[in-house]
This record gives sequence, structure tokens and C-alpha cells, in this order.
Amino acid sequence: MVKIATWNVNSIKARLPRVIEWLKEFQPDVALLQETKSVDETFPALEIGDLGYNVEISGQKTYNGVAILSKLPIDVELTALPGDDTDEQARYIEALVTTPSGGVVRVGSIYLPNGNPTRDDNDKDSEKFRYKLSWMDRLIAHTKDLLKTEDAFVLGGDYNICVNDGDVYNPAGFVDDALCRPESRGRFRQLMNLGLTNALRSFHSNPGLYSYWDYQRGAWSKDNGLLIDHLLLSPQAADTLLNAGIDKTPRGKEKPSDHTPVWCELDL
DNA sequence: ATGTCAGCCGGAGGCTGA
Repeated sequence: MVKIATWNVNSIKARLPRVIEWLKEFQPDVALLQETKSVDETFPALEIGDLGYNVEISGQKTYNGVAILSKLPIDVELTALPGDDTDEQARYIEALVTTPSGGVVRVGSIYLPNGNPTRDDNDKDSEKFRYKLSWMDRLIAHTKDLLKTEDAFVLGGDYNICVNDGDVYNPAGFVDDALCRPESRGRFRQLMNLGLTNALRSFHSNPGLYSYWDYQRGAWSKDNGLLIDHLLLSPQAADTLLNAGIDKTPRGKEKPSDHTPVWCELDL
């Protein structure tokens, strides 16, 4: 059994105590991290390596940044999403993981652009939103290529998409939000319609399951959340899916990330 | 409580992104 989790940590340095305690308690075989906000040179790889994890990073100063932590042997395949050589934002890393039974599972850690405009910018079709949509188009194209390999793969991360209104505590307040707009949801459906399986939704179909709660306005204590973190499985990975869920524990701790981990278990 | 957090620059606190 291989346990894979995704977690937007909102700065690996600020979150290191939370990440270390979670790795010790939850014991994922593979952890896909986002928003590490650290260049590779200053990523706390030694502290995490001491817990038995291989650490692979695609980092950037201040913003973004993704990583894969793996107790199992790992080989990096990509440190950027194909399709635009001018894109310098660190939002994708992909690797092959060798499972205990000798199989291979391909994993990707995804930090999909948020797409909402900057403060004081009323242009909801801003450059940021166009970047989000073009990034999703690239993800769809790359996923088509991955499906041709017939590998078992898991694309996990912060998709910055609320798939439907059941994933939003206050849908009326989010109709114009880039996380909920029809263009975003439509592209997410295109991605799923390639034949992917949303691990969590294979076991839990109810609305009101969240992976993110804003730091503001007491969102956590009121359970005013969003479901924006997902583990998407190829057909070959979905064949082996044993269980999936959300680990809300880290969100309730001191100095938490605003996201909490989403996990799945594969019989690989 | 109209109630946040993190990083950057620069050496405080305003700005940005989320």
C-alpha cells in the first residue's frame, strides 16, 4: 500500500514544525507540497531528509514553489509544466516513484494559478485569469500525453478550482471568483473527462468537505471553507484506489497553513 | 472584532499575493 497526500503548506520555512510533526504522525509515503515559497538552496531538505524522505524541489523566490517528498525511490521527470518555455513560475514537478512491490507510480505536484485580480484591480479578466486558463490548457495537453503512457499516475495539488457549488461554503459570494467561474470549471471538467478519477469523490460524495479555510474572518472556526485541493488519478491508478480522505488535523494547530492535506491510498 | 499570514526590502512598515 502506498499513501500519497497533497498539501499546500504556505511557506515551507514558516510551516516546518507543522510539516515535520505531520510527516511523523501521518506517515505518507509520498507528499506533494505546494507554495513552498523557497528557492531550492534554502529549502529545509536536511530536516525532512532526516525523517527518511527523498526531497525533490522546483523552487522560486517569494512565490509559488512545489516539492515531492518520498520515502520510496524517486526519479524526477519534469520540473516545469510543458507547453510554454517563457513561464518562469514554479508550479509543477513530476517524478516516478518505485513502489514496494516493484511497480511504478508517476506523481505530479501541481500549484495551479489562482487567477483572481490584484487588489484594487476590478478587471476580472485580468492577465492573471488568462494565465490561469492557459496554464490549465497546458495541463490538459500534458495529461493527454501522460495518458498515452498507460502509467498509473496521480496528479495532486492545489487546483484553485471549486468544482461545483457544493465545494464552497458561500456559493453566492463566489460567482465571479476565478476559483468558481465557468471558464475555470469548464477546463477542470475537460481535464476530468480525459478519464481521470478524483480520489476523494470516489469515497465521499457529500457537499461541505473542505481543504482550505481563509485565515480571515474566523473562517476555520465557522467552517467557512473551500475544496480546492485534489488528487486526480489515471485509470491505471484508479484501479488500485483503496481509500481517500481529508486530514483536517493540521489546520487546527498553532501557526497552521490555510490548507490541510488531502490523501489517498493505492494498492501498489 | 469590519477579526490573516508570509515574504520582500531594508532596517519600519508598506506592499504583494493569496
